[in-house]
Amino acid sequence: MSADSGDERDAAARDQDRYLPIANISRIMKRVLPANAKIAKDAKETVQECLSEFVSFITSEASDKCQREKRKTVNGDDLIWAMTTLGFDDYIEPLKAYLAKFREAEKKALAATSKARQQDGDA
Amino acid sequence: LERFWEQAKGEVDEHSEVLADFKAQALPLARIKKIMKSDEDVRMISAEAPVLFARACEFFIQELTLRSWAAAQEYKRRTIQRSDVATAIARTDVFDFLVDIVPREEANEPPGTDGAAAAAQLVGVPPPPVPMPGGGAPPSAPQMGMLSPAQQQQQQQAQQQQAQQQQAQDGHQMGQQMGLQWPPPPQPFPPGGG
DNA sequence: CATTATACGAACATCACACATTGAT
DNA sequence: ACTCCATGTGTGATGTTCGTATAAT
Repeated sequence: MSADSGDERDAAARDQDRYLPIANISRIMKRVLPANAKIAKDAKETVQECLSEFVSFITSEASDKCQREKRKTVNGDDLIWAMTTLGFDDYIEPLKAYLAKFREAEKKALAATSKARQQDGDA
Repeated sequence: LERFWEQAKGEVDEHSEVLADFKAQALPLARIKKIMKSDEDVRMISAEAPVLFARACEFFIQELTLRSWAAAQEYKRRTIQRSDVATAIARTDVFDFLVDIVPREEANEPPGTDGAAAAAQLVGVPPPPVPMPGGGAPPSAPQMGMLSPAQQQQQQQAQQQQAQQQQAQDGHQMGQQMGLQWPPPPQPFPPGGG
């Protein structure tokens, strides 16, 4: 039917601003592949585009939840809830642990800087 | 005064390193935030959201990559093509939201061959609907009904084992599961932390 | 055709400040 | 429901990192 099959993806390559760096994505991909595996450029770009769609997909669902609950800030729990709702149950467990650890580390870091400031003023 | 800073830094340093590992080999948080803000309804985003998303994106990439790799191997290719990603998306129901980006027609899957179904089962995917309208075989789709499921499984398992060994060598993050099933990394947090 | 190595420039992370948001009262 | 305080987030400027473009393998 048409001879323009394959040119449509160039449109995607225009706004690289809406995508995550393809070098990082390629690195993450290779991390789970055997050393002798190769990845075509088309495949990388496809994953790149899918990834942005994934982020938007989850974010939209999380945002809806926030609107229902009259909150204006999308937080990590909203994202986890959205991912559960949309079927990414397998991600949830590690992400919960990751989030918990992050909050803990941030709290400690904040407390540490607070102490440092106290000492700074004290000295 | 600087002594205090150095001492304080001793404490802070640990946490700083831990926090630094968050973004160490991760995706840029600023751009994740941008993409999130592309939704007009999203006004405020907590700082933890992009951090969490960065991790989730890694999982997503890894799952999509492994499933694509499985698809590529069915054709005895060592290079993942776009069609392989399309195939992985078509076979995985949680990726249905991607059909707008990668239409099912781009997936290369010979109808009438249960090799794909076998591979899907091996991957641990429940029987995907895969309506597969009369898409027709893509140009780069060679004859591939000749492989018995057993052979495919053997090859895939061999590759998986290699992959596992690679993982074990390359990094100590996740070399145990990674069978191609989708066990998210047991590593709940940055290495060295804890 | 994909990977690797290299240089440059854009983009990322960080900080400070003002004030909106959150949750308890 | 309303207010109040503390926490946390958006914005803009700045230094530094690191991803992109290019050529060679």
